[in-house]
Amino acid sequence: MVQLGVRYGTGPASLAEIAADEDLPRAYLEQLVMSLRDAGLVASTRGAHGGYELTRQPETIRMSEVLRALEGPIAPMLCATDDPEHAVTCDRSARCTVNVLWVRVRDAITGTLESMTLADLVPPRLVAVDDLQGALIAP
Amino acid sequence: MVQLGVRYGTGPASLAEIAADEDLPRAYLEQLVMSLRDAGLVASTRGAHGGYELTRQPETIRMSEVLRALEGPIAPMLCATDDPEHAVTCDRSARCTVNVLWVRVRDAITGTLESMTLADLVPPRLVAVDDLQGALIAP
DNA sequence: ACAATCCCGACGAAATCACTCGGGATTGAG
DNA sequence: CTCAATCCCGAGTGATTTCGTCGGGATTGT
Repeated sequence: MVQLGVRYGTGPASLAEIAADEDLPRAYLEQLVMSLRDAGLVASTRGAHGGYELTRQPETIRMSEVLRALEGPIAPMLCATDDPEHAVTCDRSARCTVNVLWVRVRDAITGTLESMTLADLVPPRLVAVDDLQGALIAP
Repeated sequence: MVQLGVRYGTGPASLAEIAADEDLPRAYLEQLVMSLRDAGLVASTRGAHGGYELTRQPETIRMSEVLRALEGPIAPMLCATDDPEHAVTCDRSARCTVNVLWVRVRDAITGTLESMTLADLVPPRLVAVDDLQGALIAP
């Protein structure tokens, strides 16, 4: 979630906050964030005043990881999946010449997903503020 | 459909033949091929001995055209569609920074789809035979 | 005339998506 | 210690899409 990127470094953010900001139902976010946690992208702290945090800097989190965590292996068609585990040899595979097309499409998708990080999606405002603070405090 | 590419130049192919070759229900193919016809990619001849033919050489038919005909505008998410007609300004668009990601993904997809033609998907066997015949007959 | 073929609209089953519900487990604050 | 805030988690729902069926009509070569 982009919101977590925005909030990176400000301590755990509760689902209630995020739900308010994103205007999404809290219960739904729970499911999404659980996948992200299972994938090791976010960490949770329980109890009052708890919430979720990124486990790494936004710049190091590829969007491919996020998408894989949220939607499973990247595959435009199930006969052209990312993940050898879930490879499905479609019954027509022998004659099916279309597969190469899907594989190329998939590679194009994963390529651009790999080339973007969470940081690319957080609105630059807050980052600029961070920089400013650094500039003001340091000297 | 790739089968039509394979059969290009051999006169109209009936749905019954294609259905047999592809092992797909004929009634279903009807729907698909109707979209292709509406898009001008195939032409039909009715009556006994009729069927469908490509309207152009396989080499000149981009897979992007085929996919658009079959599945509508290319869009990984509806807020990042190909076709300005069906553009949907999602209600969160103001704050939604994710859109650029989808646009890039979409461009990657259309790019590879644009770069492949039907000819790239027809198995080379028959083409090779054609070449062979040409080579044998000519001298 | 008749059989092969396309034309076409309506229907249906299954999967997926976006989301809800309800109740537990953990933990900081008072 | 108690309590409220918070995460944890499985089960359920409604809309939409996808893949496919059905039935009957319109054309046309033989």
